[in-house]
Amino acid sequence: MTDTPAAAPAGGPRRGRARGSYAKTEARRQEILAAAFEVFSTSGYRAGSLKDVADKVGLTQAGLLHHFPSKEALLEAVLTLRDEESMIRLSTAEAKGLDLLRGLVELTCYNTTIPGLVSLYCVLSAESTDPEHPAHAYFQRRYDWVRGTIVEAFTEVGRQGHLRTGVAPMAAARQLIALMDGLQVQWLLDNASVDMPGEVVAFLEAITTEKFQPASGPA
Amino acid sequence: MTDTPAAAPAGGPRRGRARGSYAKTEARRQEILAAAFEVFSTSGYRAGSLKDVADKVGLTQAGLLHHFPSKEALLEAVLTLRDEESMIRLSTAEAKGLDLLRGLVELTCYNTTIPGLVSLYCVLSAESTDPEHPAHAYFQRRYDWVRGTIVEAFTEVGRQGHLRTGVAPMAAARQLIALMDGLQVQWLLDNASVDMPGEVVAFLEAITTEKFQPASGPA
DNA sequence: GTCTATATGGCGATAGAC
DNA sequence: GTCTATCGCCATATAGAC
Repeated sequence: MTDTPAAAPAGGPRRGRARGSYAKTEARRQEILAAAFEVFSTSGYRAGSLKDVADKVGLTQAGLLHHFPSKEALLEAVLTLRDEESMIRLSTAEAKGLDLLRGLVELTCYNTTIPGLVSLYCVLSAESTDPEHPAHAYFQRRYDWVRGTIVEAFTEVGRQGHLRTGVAPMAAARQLIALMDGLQVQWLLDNASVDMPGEVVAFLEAITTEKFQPASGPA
Repeated sequence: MTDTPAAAPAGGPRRGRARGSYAKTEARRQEILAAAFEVFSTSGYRAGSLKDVADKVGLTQAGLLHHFPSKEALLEAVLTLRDEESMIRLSTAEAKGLDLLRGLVELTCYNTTIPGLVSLYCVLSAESTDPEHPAHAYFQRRYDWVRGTIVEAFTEVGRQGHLRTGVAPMAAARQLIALMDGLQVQWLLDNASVDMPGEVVAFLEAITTEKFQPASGPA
């Protein structure tokens, strides 16, 4: 880790001596992360193997371990990467209250296009329920953060009088998260027959006094 | 399978020559099923090993395979057994409509006392999302059956005018199942801070006009 | 940076003794 | 009914050549 560049030259070659080897290594890392993501998504962490990942990028298993010191380190890198991407999607948008909830509906729509990512989190979050699992702490932290964010949103919605009477922000947050998680399992088992965004919208409209139809309807 | 008795002499020895070996074998099978249940619960099917199971009952791995021909057969036996037990708990009670929904609240309370079983279904349902998983068809069938049962209940509740306006039985069923599934993950990650029955009750009271407090409140 | 080779160990399953 | 022994395979990780 000591002398690897923090990021690839994303905006284009840095002009001058581009030190091609660095860029190539970083590109390789990205390839590996993408492959690992796919493998962990469909098989989970424990059942997914380094060889599966290596094969996908045309490396041997030993060659792969040159880029990541261990399987566990690879998992951590995958989780960190997807987290950064999703934080950019959701939280950096600085959405609050109703806007954040609408953002969640959009996120659900988006999830519909990436079964791999949905699968990754379904399988890993269930697997990591075991305190011995390498991602256990990660998921505890993640759920805390997500719940906190959504509790804030519901609290704000309540302050503006858009929450139906008797609905507690904390309970609403837990239920919304559970609903989204649970829908994913049903959806992964049978994509065609489950309208995830539709169900989330229905739930939100049941506990608030607002409308949540996504911009482009289910047409 | 050809000459194994269908069931153990549950009510007591059958009087006369009890053919002790049969009873002993059947008892062994039950022990094995209980152990397999524990192992699959915490590690999932793919990561849980026959040796783990064998160790728990003081057998070698080979000895275990005398009772079940393969790992897959063992999984199937575990699932079938738990299914029979849960059908007895829920459906044999002939509950309909509101009673069935109240039964689900009770079931959630009960689940709170058996993290092992909850873990089994969380991990396996996520794992089995992969079409190649040996339990894939099982879970598709299971969700179909559960959903059908709950849709019926909500339909009946609607007929009696206890469903809030705008709530569709099908959507309500999907959401309720998703909620229950999703809550389990949060609960398994941090038992203490999640009141599963409370959240289920809150949801049911949000979409119906009935009260659902379980008999013995959360006092 | 990637390879081959290897160490080390777990897996599910089978054969056959007792 | 349970064991030991073994097969064949796959796993993660390391050593060292190129």
